[in-house]
Amino acid sequence: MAALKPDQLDAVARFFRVLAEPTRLAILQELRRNPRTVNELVESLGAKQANVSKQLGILFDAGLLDRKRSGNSVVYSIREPAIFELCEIVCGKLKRDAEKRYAAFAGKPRR
Amino acid sequence: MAALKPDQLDAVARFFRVLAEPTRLAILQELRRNPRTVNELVESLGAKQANVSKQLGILFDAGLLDRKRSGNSVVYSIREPAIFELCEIVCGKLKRDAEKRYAAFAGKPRR
DNA sequence: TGATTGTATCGCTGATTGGCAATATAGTGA
DNA sequence: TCACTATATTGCCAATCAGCGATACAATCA
Repeated sequence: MAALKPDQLDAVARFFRVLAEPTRLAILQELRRNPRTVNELVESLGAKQANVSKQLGILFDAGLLDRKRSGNSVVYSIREPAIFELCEIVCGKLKRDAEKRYAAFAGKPRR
Repeated sequence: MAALKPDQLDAVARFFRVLAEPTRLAILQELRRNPRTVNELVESLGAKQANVSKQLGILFDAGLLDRKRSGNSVVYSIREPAIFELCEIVCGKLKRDAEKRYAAFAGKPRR
């Protein structure tokens, strides 16, 4: 891949920042199972409505979610399933690191 | 993939945050081409030494870089090439989004 | 030893932002 | 119209953090 210019690096960084927040990741994870209304997310996450709404807005603005009104409610759903590839890669790395630390500490029970 | 628990979401978010910074991305991009000393990075990035050193520390602590002394200098190199997969995925999405916005604005020259 | 170069750390500041309570807006039904 | 529910927005506070100058630490050489 060609070298990214400063503006592009900014855009990539801004995108990663969207994913750099536990509440937003929890929302994505929940929506991965099923589309949800704001209230359903508020309940299942145990977070405040204002905050869930704010974080949903950030995820939506980043182009990660779809949104549609359903009567009185608003239903959010995943627009970009590719983001979960990102999470898989990161989880894989974190897991490997954890195993490595454990092996070094406990004397390599190794896998 | 199984649902991640709050602690795991925290860890993933913390990892993404490391990538959510243009200077750090620039460093990774530079190191992808070749291992570099701190001073070489300072020159090629046009950033202050203190800041480059700080950001290198953050990348190193995240397990993304290797570090070795070479005489008076310290040479950093990529430890986890997998991170570039992440960047590719993000770049791909940003590019698609940009194309979509352009098509909608200019009347679908399409692709 | 002291001088020089390369790197890391410290203290600070300004900017960003997650979370909150309060309030505004939107849709539904009476 | 009014009451009710669902969602979004606003103003605020505390925490985080990139970037900076100054300085400490480390390695080399004279």
